[in-house]
Amino acid sequence: MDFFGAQNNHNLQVEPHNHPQDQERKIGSVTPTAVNTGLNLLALNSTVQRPINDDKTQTQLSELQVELERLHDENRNLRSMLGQITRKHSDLQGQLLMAMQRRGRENQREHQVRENQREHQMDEVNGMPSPKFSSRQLMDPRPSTGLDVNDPIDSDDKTQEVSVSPTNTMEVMSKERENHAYHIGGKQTASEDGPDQTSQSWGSPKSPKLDHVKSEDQVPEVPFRKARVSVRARSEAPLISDGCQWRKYGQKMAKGNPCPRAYYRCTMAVGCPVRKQVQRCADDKTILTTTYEGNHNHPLPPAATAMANTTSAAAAMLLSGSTTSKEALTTSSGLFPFIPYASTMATLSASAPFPTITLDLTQSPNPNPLHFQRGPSSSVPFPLPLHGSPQLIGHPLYNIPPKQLPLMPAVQLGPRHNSMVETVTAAIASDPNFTAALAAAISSIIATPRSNDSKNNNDPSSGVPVLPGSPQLPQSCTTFSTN
DNA sequence: CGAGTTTGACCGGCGC
DNA sequence: GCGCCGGTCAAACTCG
Repeated sequence: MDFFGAQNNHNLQVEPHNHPQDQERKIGSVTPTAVNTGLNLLALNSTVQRPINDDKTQTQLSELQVELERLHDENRNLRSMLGQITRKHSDLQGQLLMAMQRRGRENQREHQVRENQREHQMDEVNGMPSPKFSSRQLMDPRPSTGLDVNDPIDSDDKTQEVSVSPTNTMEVMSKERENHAYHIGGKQTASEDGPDQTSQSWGSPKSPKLDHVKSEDQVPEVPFRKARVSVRARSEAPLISDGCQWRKYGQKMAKGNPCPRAYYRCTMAVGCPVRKQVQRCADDKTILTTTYEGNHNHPLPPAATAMANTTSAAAAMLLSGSTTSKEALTTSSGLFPFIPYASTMATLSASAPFPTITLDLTQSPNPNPLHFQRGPSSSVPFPLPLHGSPQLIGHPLYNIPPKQLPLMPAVQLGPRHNSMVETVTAAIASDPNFTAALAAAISSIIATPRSNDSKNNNDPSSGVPVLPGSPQLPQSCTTFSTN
């Protein structure tokens, strides 16, 4: 904008005819006819003092040359500014393009899935949509309680939020993704309700409100219902500190675990879709597992920002990876040798209904608090690039013993979706935003020991909202275990 | 008295 | 179709 303003000023200096200097400039440097006119005027006024006129002409020429040089300099400056602006514009365009391409891939894949489902339904004798289908359609990324799903403006609001929110790139991406997920709400089978729901919450699938959302937006969905990011850590406290306010809305005894699983929802804002599950490990009750899902639709306190970013980024990466499949996989493989490996043990689990990233903080053989432990089940190590581990840059993961890696992520492969997990892993590994957020989150966790307040885990530092959440992100779930 | 927690009921998905 | 399971709801209860 400033550039154009300057350009306009420039033009005003050159072209206007009112100002005497402008006229002279035009005469001397732009239009020969004008020069003649000037000379004629001088000649008419005094035919005797030609030398003086020559001197004046010389002076004028000198002035014009000076002015011309000045204009050249100005022109250079303006060109320089234009170049900078162009570069910035190109960068932004590139980022936008990448985001759109990613989105397009998601849409493509979702569309394929939907088409397949459609075909499958066509094969079925009864043309009526199954109850599953209906219920799935009802799944709304947004919370079942606060927001009016039927409000057509809602999606627009989200879009606006994406474009307006002055948050970091990751947040923007998250919002875009969430928004995207919201639009792709239409699903046809139970196996596919993922994206829309993921974007917003563990909202009750029962909610009938969501129905027409699907009908309106018949967009293919992502194979994944939800994306979860998990962290395990040792903690005597019932909850970990994540900077958010939570309200317990349920507790259940999970099968295979004597410890009850508690369900919390974020109460920092009405209608915030973020939920979390808290459960102690059956084997080691000192290990607390906290699972987050969804993205906050409200500003977050500093203490909660890292976690929210991690959740959003993880969800985004999971969904992104899930949609890029082979492409991402191969790409990631190629990237592995160049990724700076950080010090975290992350586990991607595909066996669960939802893709889950588990960060195991329960063991830290390495002094580095960011050291994560390898997952319990069969796992394949993958590089998780954390910017905070420069010492590992250039070290192929496979050449470094886990103990020597401050950050040793691993992929826990489930019985199925192996390729998906690999894809997700690749996407995560190659996404600096996620790693940055992850590092920040881990640091945050480590730095903010939590009290045992069972009523809520409000963080003392949670008073100042600083960061808008990413309501648009496809749901993500982060599981935390605190020490 | 309001906010948060507890807890049994309810619902839908899913496997058999 | 049935039962199990995970997740949510909501009335009752607790606490400050």
